[in-house]
Amino acid sequence: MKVRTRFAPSPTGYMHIGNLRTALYAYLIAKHDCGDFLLRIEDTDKNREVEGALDIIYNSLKLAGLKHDEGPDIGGPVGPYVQSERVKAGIYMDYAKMLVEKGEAYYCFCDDERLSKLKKTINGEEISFYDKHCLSLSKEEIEANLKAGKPFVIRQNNPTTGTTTFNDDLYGDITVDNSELDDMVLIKSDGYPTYNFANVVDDHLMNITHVVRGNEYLSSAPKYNRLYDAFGWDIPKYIHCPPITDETHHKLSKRHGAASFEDMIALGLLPECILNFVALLGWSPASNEEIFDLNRMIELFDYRRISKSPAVLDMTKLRWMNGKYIEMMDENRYLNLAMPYVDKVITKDLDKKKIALLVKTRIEVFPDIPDKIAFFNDMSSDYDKNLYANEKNKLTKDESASILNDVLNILENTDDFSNDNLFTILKEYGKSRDIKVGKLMWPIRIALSGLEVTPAGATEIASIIGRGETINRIKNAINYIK
RNA sequence: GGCGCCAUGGUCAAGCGGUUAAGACAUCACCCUUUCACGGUGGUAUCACGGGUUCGAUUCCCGUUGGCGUCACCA
Repeated sequence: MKVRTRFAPSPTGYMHIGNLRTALYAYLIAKHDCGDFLLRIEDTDKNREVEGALDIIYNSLKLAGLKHDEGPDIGGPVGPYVQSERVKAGIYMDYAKMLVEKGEAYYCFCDDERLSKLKKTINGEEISFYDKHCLSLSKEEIEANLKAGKPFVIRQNNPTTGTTTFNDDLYGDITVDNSELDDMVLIKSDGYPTYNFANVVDDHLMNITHVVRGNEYLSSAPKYNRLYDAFGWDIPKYIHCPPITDETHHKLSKRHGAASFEDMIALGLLPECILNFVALLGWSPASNEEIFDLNRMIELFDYRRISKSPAVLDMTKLRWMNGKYIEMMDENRYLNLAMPYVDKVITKDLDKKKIALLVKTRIEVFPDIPDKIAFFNDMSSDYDKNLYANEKNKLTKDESASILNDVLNILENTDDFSNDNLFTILKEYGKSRDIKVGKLMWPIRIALSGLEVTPAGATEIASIIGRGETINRIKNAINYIK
């Protein structure tokens, strides 16, 4: 049988990073076996609908490179792929009624007031368990209620004794007492199905072979099995994924700053890097590889190696990996992505390409660029004077001043401001005064940048900013040190 | 609170009865060096606890503890 998986997001206007990973895993499972990956939109909650949410889903998948084989936008043999459209087709109601006829489900007319009496509060959490009140309604009563237009829901009729076992490919068999199984709502009073019901019906109708979803559904999974059994359908393979958490081991939330794919993109992280990184949160390949593209992931992916315990999202490592991606990036693409950031701070007529390339191996994300290179354009006139004293080079401020004076003289007598020439003549000067290159260059670099850390050496900077500016900055420095 | 799941360094993790318990990020030291970075070398740091089973447990079983999830006409 052909492997078929699906990604079934709700249009919430937000691509949570855990969802993205779920989509990725579903995609990889399908593609590893040359199967189909479908997109289904679960918009059964009219209250939660968000405008533009669909576009975010499409854009995110596109950005991530996860191409679906069937879906609302491209169609397919088992459509429609949007649940609200399937509601209109009457699909869920028909199936729910089949269950009612079999005695596996029943109409419930309980109102909010009665329902709220069933609730109790434990540790500040509201907990409710339906008491099967409407199960005992007679056929006549039900008919009368229906005829009177009384609002109703359809509930699953679960047994109260015995046990139910379901199997997850990762977690193995999980058995629960049937007394734990609440009679969950299948069809809501507005006629829409609940997630729980729509999922089972659609996964079956769409021939899904592997259901990939978050761990939070583990508890309700036994109830799904009963639904499949009630219909007499084959139960698909379940693959429940462990959660991704923040450093406090809680679910990633909006306030974390990087809980969604969009957040991370906004931070300057590359989509392919995010995908790579997120794949490794809860899964590892049999090989020791760590950096790979989507195609390689498809080859390597074995869902049986997905871990069962939660993973903390480590921003530091994500950024490191992004830096690796930038480092490996071909020059043209790099320049295209980097230039907008270079343009932000370089307004003078400088070799921007050269400047951009200087930081290619020194940034983790593109937004790092401006801070690193702004000094080429303008340097602060108010930097830390103590930089002119450097312990490691055994350099004092006085020595710096003296070096700078000599250097100024040398530079004023040179026209060739190429990096090579500058380095050669300054090195010679150093030799004559018995100063090591590192020590000699230190004050020059400070004078030209005002920074302890720069993306280039002293002569490189000088060659980029040019003769006039170099001499200027050194003059300023000499005055500044005093 | 009931039920369920999980448990290897600070983080991601390999391991699937016998290992000097991989690797990566972070961290520290040193080397290299036209600063920083990169790179190189090395170091610190992990099997939650208690019982079993076994000749032998990180690995299997039970319990404890801890964390998480779930208990909606949300998904």
